[in-house]
Amino acid sequence: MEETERKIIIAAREEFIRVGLKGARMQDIADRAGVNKALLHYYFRTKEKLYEASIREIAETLWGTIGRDILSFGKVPDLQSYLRLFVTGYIKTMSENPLFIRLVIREIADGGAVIPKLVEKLISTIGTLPRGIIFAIEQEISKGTIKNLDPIQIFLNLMGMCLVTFIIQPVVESLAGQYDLKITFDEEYYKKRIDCIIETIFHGIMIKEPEK
Amino acid sequence: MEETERKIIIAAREEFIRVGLKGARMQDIADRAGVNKALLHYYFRTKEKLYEASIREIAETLWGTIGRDILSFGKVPDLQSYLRLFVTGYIKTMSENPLFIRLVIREIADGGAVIPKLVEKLISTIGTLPRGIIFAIEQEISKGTIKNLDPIQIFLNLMGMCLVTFIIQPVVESLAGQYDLKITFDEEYYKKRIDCIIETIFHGIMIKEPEK
DNA sequence: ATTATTTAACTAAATGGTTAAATTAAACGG
DNA sequence: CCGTTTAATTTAACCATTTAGTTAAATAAT
Repeated sequence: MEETERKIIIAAREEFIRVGLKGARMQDIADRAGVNKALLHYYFRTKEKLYEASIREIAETLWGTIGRDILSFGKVPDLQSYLRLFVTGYIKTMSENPLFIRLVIREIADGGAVIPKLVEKLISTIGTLPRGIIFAIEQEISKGTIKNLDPIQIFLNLMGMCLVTFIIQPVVESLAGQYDLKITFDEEYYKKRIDCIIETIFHGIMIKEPEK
Repeated sequence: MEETERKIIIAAREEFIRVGLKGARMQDIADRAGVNKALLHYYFRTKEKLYEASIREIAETLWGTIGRDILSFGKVPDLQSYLRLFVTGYIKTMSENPLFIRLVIREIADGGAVIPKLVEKLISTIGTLPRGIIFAIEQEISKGTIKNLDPIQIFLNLMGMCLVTFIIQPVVESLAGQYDLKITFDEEYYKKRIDCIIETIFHGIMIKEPEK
């Protein structure tokens, strides 16, 4: 049945996120799906096939949100709103699906055999966005409004500041007790984070003329 | 013998980096060390103990370089050199040990059970550095030379831009063929990267007064 | 009657860990 | 320098467990 297949994929997704491909047990996935183990093999012949299916699932959810946000914007905006759009979409999606990051970075750590699949999906949803951003940067450079920095480097900086928000989270949480760090990862925090990233990208931390 | 133990740890380190804790096979580690499997258990009772030992190994190498660079600097410099020191040390160490990042991020993905050990080692080598940076930032803020941003956020941005340099590398390499990206990860690239990070952190990408 | 699902037992392979005896190398005392 | 003791290392067989995947028959749902 269509619904059963879906239940399995969801359960698989959760398990794969939790413990990775190698760590996941078919039996556990079956249990979680409330279904028999034999059925897993009936629908998806092997563990790897099931994994790929759940990766596609994840990619869709993950890029879907950000993709919709961006497409709904319509015409190409100026660089500043462009970047804000990207950062907001990114942070929003990730914070709404706090576990996805695990799977993604685990994949990267494993050499990224599945990465092309993720990227392929990414291209097909937000496709032109990175190119668009880079193009917009190039234009601003030639207009002389921003510095002559490598657009790819700027894009890296942007990605990095977004990514680290979530990568560092497990570390921070695992250390929160010992070293007196008081960070709560709530909506307000993410809003502040978005603003700080945008501000840093455009103007850095220095004050040009002492304000007032 | 001392030397054999060392051979084992090196082999273990390589295997764990390559395929992670769960992925590694004791037999493979033994083979790689040119030693019998029984000997692995003779020196390090279990796989987990061997893993921990090799993690300590890694932490030492990883933080050692950056630690030395910073300690050799002596007295607390101004914020700008402070940050340059940090970024340079970080990028240099990571680029010299391009595989370490895999293990670190895999650990993070797994929930970071070993992270505290890594951090503990980190604290004992570069210990006061993050605190020092944050303190320096606070001072500059109260002096009015930099904006009133959360020092932790600034530190995150810094970390993020450094981290992403290496995290994204496997992805870029796995895509280099398909999408016409021409990036070579050589010394020159890393130098450029360091400058770009520092520049971004302090001044962002905007030009204040149109240059000339 | 056909399709979906369960049951439960089974296979085959992989793997961490153990063990006891044999072998080699190192240390040491005379 | 030799013989003895001690420690390091190998060999290879073995155990117990886990786990992906299979299978065939029974049962429920459509």
